[in-house]
Amino acid sequence: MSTLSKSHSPKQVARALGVSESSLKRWCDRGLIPTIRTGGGHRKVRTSDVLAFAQKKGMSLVTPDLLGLPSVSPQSVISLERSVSILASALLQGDETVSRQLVYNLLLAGHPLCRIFDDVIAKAFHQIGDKWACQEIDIYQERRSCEIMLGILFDLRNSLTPPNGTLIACGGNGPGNLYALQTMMVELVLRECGFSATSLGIAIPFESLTRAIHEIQPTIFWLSCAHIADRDEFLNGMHKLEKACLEESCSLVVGGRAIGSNLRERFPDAIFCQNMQELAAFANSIQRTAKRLRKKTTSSSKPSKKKSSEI
Amino acid sequence: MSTLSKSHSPKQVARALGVSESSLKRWCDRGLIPTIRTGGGHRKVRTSDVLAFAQKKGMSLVTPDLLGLPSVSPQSVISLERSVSILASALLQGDETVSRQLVYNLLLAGHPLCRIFDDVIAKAFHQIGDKWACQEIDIYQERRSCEIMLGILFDLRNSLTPPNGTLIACGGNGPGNLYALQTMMVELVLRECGFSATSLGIAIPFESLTRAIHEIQPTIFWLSCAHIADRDEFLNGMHKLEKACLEESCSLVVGGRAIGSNLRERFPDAIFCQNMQELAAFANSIQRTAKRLRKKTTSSSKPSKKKSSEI
DNA sequence: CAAAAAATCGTTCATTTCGTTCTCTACGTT
DNA sequence: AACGTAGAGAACGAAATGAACGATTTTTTG
Repeated sequence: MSTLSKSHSPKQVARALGVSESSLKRWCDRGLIPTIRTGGGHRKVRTSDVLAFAQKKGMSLVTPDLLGLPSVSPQSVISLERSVSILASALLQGDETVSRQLVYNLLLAGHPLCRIFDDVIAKAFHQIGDKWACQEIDIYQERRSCEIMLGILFDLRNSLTPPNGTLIACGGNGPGNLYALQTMMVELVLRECGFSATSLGIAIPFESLTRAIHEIQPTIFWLSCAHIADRDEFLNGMHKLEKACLEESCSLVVGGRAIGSNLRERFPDAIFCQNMQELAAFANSIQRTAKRLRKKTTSSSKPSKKKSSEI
Repeated sequence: MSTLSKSHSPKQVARALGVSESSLKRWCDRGLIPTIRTGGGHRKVRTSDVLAFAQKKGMSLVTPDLLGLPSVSPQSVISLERSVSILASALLQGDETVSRQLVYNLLLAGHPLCRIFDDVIAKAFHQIGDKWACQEIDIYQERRSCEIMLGILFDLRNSLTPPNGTLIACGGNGPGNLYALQTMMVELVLRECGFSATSLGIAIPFESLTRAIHEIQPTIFWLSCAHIADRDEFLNGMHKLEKACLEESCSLVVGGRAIGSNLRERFPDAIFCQNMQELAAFANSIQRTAKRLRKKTTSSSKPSKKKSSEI
């Protein structure tokens, strides 16, 4: 099964967190950890909720393998800065285990995804890219690093709370952009912000992206651009995207290294993000706006058709 | 109404909810889930009632094969065949849940990975490719399908037994091959066969692949080729790979649609596989050979390093 | 249509979990 | 120092869970 969205008994979770079963049950009952009840009343706790709780409270998972999570060496609480080169070398050596543990440790240490992405993963890949440029490493090492990280990100996606929000987001890489990591990271950040985000993938022509906007009608549409192959094609495509987003009342978010200030001025209706933190900030403000609107509509308009309580 | 009025056996529902059959039957008998009885006393539960129950309890459907998927009988060739178009349409609609559960159901039904890949996933993507060629669907739908399937495959990789074998395999896509699915499927099949398999990724130049062979020194090296952009470059690169593999006593396995019989004749030392089943067969025979040699080394002292002839 | 195979029934049983109660410790207030 | 409160952990009977089993029903097969 998808090991990370599985639910566990209080005993397992308690042992994983290194606390008594009584305490864990109290926390569940007080609403600190979202809890599901079986038909007979037994508690079930999902892995993602345990992770979120541990993250919020600053607790460490003593025995994460009980939850199917990668086991963590206890002394490995490393700062964001020091993690960068460790991650880079682990990736270059093809060490998936160490890489995964490092990322999970950072998550459990309470860092939000956008910080992990900006300050660790992106920087690690910059290091890798630099070494590649200096011919210090081989291309296959760089590719393998992407492959490993992609696996970790897919894993992370499962351990996040599954999207249940009403706000939809989608997006992807434009033509010529082959790095799946970027658009995947955007998806994860938006999911963390409560969006039902779906990455459409890599190397998608602008015409297809435009149609996707019309068909999916998202609240946010993102385009990640690490590299612009054909400048004219890009400008043309961006105009189409901007137009489609306006028609669908959708926010167009553009990010990536390839975006300079001269480009920004040409697209006044687009939101440009230099990193994942900016993206998260924007997404959160959209969420707040939506929340506010929902509150107004529910209070002013007629009460929703509530199901009468049945016995 | 067709899908919602369908009724299911307790076994199906129990798996869908991720609980034991005993518990589910108890809940039915206690009236927590409306239940219909057949003339002989067997329980039948409607999909809508299960969904209502799950929603009330906040449970997520672990296996929503309640959504109109064929029931999983232990051996049913029909299931494999019928799964193809169901999977294809689920992927095109961007329905990750249904796609994932379909694949997992096939796995739970006892089908080996190579059959699932050959007879369902590959065929589904052929259908998608055909529709793309006929302009029936959009490019982003095809890309999104790949993205969804990639997530499922990464998930699958985590739920497989982690590689502990001593035999190492690695490989990837050659230059110009951007579809990550192929090399990922190869990795999974080889892992199922007991190899410590690692995919190096996509679009790797032949020079880098050659160096990877020398540095990693795998027992099996694979190259997947769905498409050959530059024929001369390909022939040249293949010769280098063949040479490197000979030097490292490594088996070179080549697969993909782009390989014709004329190409095969030019590389007598390479193994060509048309599908995952052939790959699995080859990998298993290598495993048997290694096992035999290990036995000999433990009993006698020095066996020949040459491949021993089979039975 | 009848035999064979597969799935389900109802039951039992060992194990786990529930809810409650009790004790103990830490902490702030009077 | 005395007191009350709050949280953590342990203990316990009652209840729920999951797995096993032979008997019966449903489906498949010849």
